[in-house]
Formats: sequence, structure tokens, C-alpha cells
Amino acid sequence: MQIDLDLLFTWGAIAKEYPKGKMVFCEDEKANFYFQIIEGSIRMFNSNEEGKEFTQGYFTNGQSFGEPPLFIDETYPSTAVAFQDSKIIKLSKDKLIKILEENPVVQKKFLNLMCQRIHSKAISSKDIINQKPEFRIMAFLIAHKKNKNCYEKELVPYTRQEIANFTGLRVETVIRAFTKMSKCQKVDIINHKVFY
Amino acid sequence: MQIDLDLLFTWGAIAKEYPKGKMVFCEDEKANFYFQIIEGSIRMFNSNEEGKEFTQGYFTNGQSFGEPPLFIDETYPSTAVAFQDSKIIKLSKDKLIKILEENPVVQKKFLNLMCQRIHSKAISSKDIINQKPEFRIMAFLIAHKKNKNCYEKELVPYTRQEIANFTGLRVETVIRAFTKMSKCQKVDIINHKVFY
DNA sequence: CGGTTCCTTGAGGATGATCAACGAGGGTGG
DNA sequence: CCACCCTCGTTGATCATCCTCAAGGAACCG
Repeated sequence: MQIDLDLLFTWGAIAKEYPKGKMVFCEDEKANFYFQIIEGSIRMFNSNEEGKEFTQGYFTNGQSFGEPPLFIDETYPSTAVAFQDSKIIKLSKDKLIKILEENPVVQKKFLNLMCQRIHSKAISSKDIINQKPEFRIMAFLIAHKKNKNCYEKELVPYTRQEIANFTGLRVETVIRAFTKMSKCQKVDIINHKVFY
Repeated sequence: MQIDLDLLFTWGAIAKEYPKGKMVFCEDEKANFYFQIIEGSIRMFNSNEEGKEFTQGYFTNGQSFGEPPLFIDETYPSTAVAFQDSKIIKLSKDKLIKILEENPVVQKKFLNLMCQRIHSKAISSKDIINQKPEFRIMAFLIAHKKNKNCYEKELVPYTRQEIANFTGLRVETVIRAFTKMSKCQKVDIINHKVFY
């Protein structure tokens, strides 16, 4: 969990419901609020002129998202939409800044969080750019495995379209890659469900 | 400038020369030092098994680089190499952490810097993934224009290979894109030099 | 049971990668 | 000053790969 819920409420944060599909904020919009997920999940993505979408990331329980623009007076580089029905805490930018000023420990946590984000973005962009479809998908699976030290194969909770949007590939390519990967045991496909 | 030079030296930082091509740190290496460029420039990149390189970014005078892993106890996701002859300040990780603890203002600056990095990484990955070669190159040119509010076309100080490594394209593709772009005035090419 | 949403397959086409060869410029040393 | 080398730029031909389009099937849900 990013910031303590009590602390947030003390500062006047409110919890808001976002049904699946509802937009939280929009690309190029000015950033005025801090968002932290109580439950549910959201997806951040870009759309290009042809309507093709590129997923920047998924965020879920306890995570905050869309913070960077708050600190640098920039607009959002991507759009955020509820991926499931979600309950999200909302706090004004000014109050967030004050919280950080008064709580060095929280500020430190934020700095660490931002560093983690950069680190994983660096890794994912390198994985995506140079590699073949199978590599990109593999990288996605590894990065999004819930229980990283679990050796059992787990159900991959993303549709092929979602994986395509994340890896910059097309659905059909993802599908064909998966059937190949299942042949060499890299993943299992049981009843159209992917396990990794 | 990121951290005041006097402050750095007070804490025992040393300046070190890196001739062009010398490695500063290497992918997967543990992060133990803070680096800040006095003069020169460095390039951060990844290589894949076939030797193809992907440039994560360039850093120059006054900028620091390779900080994120310091805060999250991770290895470097990329390799850093001097792109020109450079003079770089080096300070141990522990001391940097102490500087930040004792100087909330510096810590705040760091947080802002990291936010900027995420922001530009988000933008560049969206630009790179979905788009055609001309778009990718355009995005590179825009992001790397020195004098952003200059309407005069300026010399682009990168070779076509460097732009290829940054955009995930091949040299030949970059060349062909440039000749196309010069036909519709998006760039000028004079004497093999690109102006944008 | 009807309607979504998601998955699957095939055929065909476009595009960027690859390979190979050559040209141009700049710097260095004889 | 010239010859050489090295890096960078350029071009054309060919190939592999992924995208596109189109159609149909499977699973799931109310």
C-alpha cells in the first residue's frame, strides 16, 4: 500500500466507485488528483489515430497510478480506465504535495516507487523493441506473473487481445505464438485458457 | 544540475575521466555508485543475443544517470558507456542516501527528476511501439531537439545508426525514411547532414 | 437460447530486415 | 600532397515476418 488510508482520509480524500470501463483520466488532460486503488484494477493506455491501443500498464489493489505528472506540472501521457469495477481514493494534488512535505518517510517511499517504475519500464521497453513475438510475450508473462516464485503453472488472467495491446502485436500473432509455445511446453493451453 | 558539486565533494565524491567508449557500468551489475556528468555525455543501452543494440537514452552535462537501481536494490537494467570523452562525478550509494536524508530539498528534486523520466519513457515507448518508421523518427527528433522553441532547423547531431538504435529500426530503414521525409520538407538533408 | 465476447484459421499483401556492394568524407602518416 | 583507412551513408534485390482481412467456431452469461 502506498499511502496509509487513514492519513489520506484525514487530508480530505474521498473514495469513489468506478464501474468497469469508466475513464479515470484522459491523455493530455491536466493532472489534478492523486489516485490510489482500494479495490479493483485500472489500465493505462494510449490510442493512436487508427484506433490501435498500446497498454502502458495495469494497476491493482493498493497501488497508486498517474502520479508522475502531478510533480512536474505535465499532462497525462496516457488514458486511465477502470479495468474492473473499482473503488479508488482521490486526493487533490496540493494536498498530496503537502502530505509529502510533512512526511519525509512517505516521500522516500514515493521516490522508491518511482524508481521501481522506471526500472520496469526500462526492462519492458528493451524486451518489446528488439525481440520476436515469442520473446515479447514471454517477457509479458514473466513480468505479470502474480506469484513470481511459484513453480506451478498459473492461469494467465489476460485475453489475447490484452496481451497484444501490451506487446504491440496483433491478436492473431499472439494466438499463433501461443500455439507454438504450447508445442514446446513454454505454456500450457487447456480449453483455450493459457497457463504459465 | 542535479546535486550541487560542492556538496558532492564535501561528501567525498571524486571526479573521474571516461574516454569515449569506456564503460561506466554494465547491465545486470549491482548498483553501488551515484554518477553525475560534469562534462561529456553517456549512452545507456541494451544488447540482445544477436548483438543488436537498443538505446535507452543519452545523458549529458549536469545530468545524473543510473540512479533508479540505487534506491531499490536492483541491478542495472542497461549498460552505460561514455559517448564522448567525459568527466563524471562518482559517489557511493550510502553517501548519496545520506545526502538525500539530510536534504529534503534535494530529495524533492530527485523525486521530480524521476517523475520526468517516467513521463518521457511513457511517451517514447508509446511512440516507438505502434508507429511507422517515419513517426518513430519524428518522435526521436522532437524529443532530442536541443532548443525546443527554436523554429530554425538545426543540425541533428546523431548518426543514422544511432537513431536506428534508439528507434528500434535498422540503419537502411532510417536512411530511406529520411530521404522520404526530406522530400516532403519534414527535414532538410544538406551534404548528408540532417537538419530538423 | 440468443447474443456477446473471445478465440482460431487461412490466404494474401505490405513492410521492414537482411545481405551485399559501393560511395563519400575526414583524418593520418609517409 | 597523396594514398590509405575507417566510419558513415546509400542503393537495390530478396526474404521473412507480421499485419490485414475475412470468416467461422467456442465459451460464457443472462
